[in-house]
Amino acid sequence: MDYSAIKARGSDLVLHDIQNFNLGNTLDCGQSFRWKMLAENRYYGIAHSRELSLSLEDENLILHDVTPYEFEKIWRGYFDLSRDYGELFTRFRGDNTLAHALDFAPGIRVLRQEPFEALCSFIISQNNNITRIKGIIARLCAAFGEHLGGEAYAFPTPQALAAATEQQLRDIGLGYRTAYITAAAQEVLSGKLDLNPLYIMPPKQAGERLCAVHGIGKKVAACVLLYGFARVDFIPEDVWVKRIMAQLYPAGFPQELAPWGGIAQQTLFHYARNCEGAVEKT
DNA sequence: AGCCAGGGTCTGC
DNA sequence: GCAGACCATGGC
Repeated sequence: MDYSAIKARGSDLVLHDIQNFNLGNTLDCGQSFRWKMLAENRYYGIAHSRELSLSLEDENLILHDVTPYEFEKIWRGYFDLSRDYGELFTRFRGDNTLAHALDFAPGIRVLRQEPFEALCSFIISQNNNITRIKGIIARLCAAFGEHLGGEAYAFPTPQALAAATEQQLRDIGLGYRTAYITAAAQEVLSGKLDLNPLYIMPPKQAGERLCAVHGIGKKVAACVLLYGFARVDFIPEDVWVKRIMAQLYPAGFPQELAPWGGIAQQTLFHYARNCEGAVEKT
């Protein structure tokens, strides 16, 4: 386990001596689009229809206004806290490139997001940039998500998105992805696309099932399986990961790390995008 | 101003 | 199977 003890402190929960968890790198590395930095090492976001603000003080991770029940029910899983990242990062460091990447961007965990949110988010992500993706998703939630109080909205349900008109979705800025979102929401709502089996379906079959959805190709399918279903052996190959593979792994990605390729990819993606000279943009 | 963005579809070879 | 046009939009 990566943390020694969970204690209540007033209405907060404190995870003492948390290791291998860099809040900023994890919440702002292109895997989730719903988190905002309030200050250094202090973030606010929404997942599973719950608001959460959390902060890192010294070696302690503090979840504000969270009950132990909610922690066990939602956040332990969401932040993948039951996985031993210490052991995993040690394993990664056996690879020279990953050792450099981890030095540059330590503590990136792969979040376990809700399947339908991941499905929609990464349809929206295609041929798009992260800043604009965040804006579109924020507007989508405000327009169609459950109101949680204040300016907080849950990610919309399949019902809500399937019922949205084309013009409403276009006004949000979805552009040509409008039809893709509508189709995906309708498929999930009708049961034509059953998400639950994707947790356990064989890899090839799971990828093919998602690729059968209009607007989903191999890259988006891998993102949905990795971020929405914790299928950490999937490596989404966008332009950055293609550069990484071509330039840093000409002989192929290490076979022994393949079972955690999706987690390794997240560190490498952040490294390639943010470390000057890590990869060439040609 | 023009290129690019965590791509996919469709058409034509 | 692969190449290229095309897709909406706005960040930078």
